Amino acid sequence: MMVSTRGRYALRIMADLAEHRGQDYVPLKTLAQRQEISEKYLESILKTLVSHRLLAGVRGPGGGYRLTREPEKYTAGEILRVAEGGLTPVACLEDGAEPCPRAAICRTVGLWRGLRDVVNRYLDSVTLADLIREDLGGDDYVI
Amino acid sequence: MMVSTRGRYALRIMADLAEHRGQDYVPLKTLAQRQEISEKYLESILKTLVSHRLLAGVRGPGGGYRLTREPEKYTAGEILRVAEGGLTPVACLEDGAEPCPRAAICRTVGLWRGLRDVVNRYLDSVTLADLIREDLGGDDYVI
DNA sequence: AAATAAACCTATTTATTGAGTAGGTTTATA
DNA sequence: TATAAACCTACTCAATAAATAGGTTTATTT
Repeated sequence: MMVSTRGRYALRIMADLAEHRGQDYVPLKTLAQRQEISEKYLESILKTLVSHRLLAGVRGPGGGYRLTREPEKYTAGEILRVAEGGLTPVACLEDGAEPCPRAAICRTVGLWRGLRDVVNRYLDSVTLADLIREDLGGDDYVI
Repeated sequence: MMVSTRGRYALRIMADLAEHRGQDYVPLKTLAQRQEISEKYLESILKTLVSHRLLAGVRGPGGGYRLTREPEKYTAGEILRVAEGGLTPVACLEDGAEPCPRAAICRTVGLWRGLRDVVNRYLDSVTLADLIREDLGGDDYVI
């Protein structure tokens, strides 16, 4: 499995905030309850989202979290890259990775680049607005 | 990161065997040396590939491993699914997964289905023959 | 000013899975 | 009969994911 709870929770929270817009700042407690995620764990995820400016956090009574842009302006790819710390399929493609000694003879690195590109292209084609509209899928998307 | 060493090693071994075809059975020892992988660990991976008939293994002197088909007849997707035990991005899409209680209200499951399909479609579009030809990439595939 | 509600911060623990080892058994060839 | 190989079961170690704990700061309300 390749997407961890950090990424999945982050996406759910962002979608939740997109759905409940207008009610300005939503406190951690409310988000944790609505999404059934432990407050403390969620807190550490939200911290990352705030530090990357995907969310704004405000302290004190009446405070909480809020989107910093319109839902159409976020892509799933951006949110996941922030929450997961990257989306590369293999270590040798992470940026800042020390060059692989087998790079010259490696028959598979091209495949990994292709996979990385396909994944990012797809995830960047879906916005937060699409998610809460929830008409994704096409093809074999049944239910 | 989402592809483990089992998948990566499996793919490298399959590509190795495709490149060294004709010299029929190649022993574990040789493969491990050529690919710089521990014999014991590789053994456990090859066992999986044999049990799924991607490779044929023959014991005794002169034995070893061999492809069971022409390289064009394997896709990277098939090899990775066997080696990794699946390629689904999230647990709730694995087959045999117990139904998620949030499924009805989940805003993200559609995205995961889409991602799963995109990944499998891409990986199934690349054959072992493509890998050893190594003209993958296109786009931003520079070295 | 005091009480309170909230985010923010650092560190630690626990659980899970990935990665790798160890040692023996069976099969086939020379 | 010796040997080269795959096959098999079980175990250990390491890394990372997941979660927890407890405190500090900031802003609002009374």
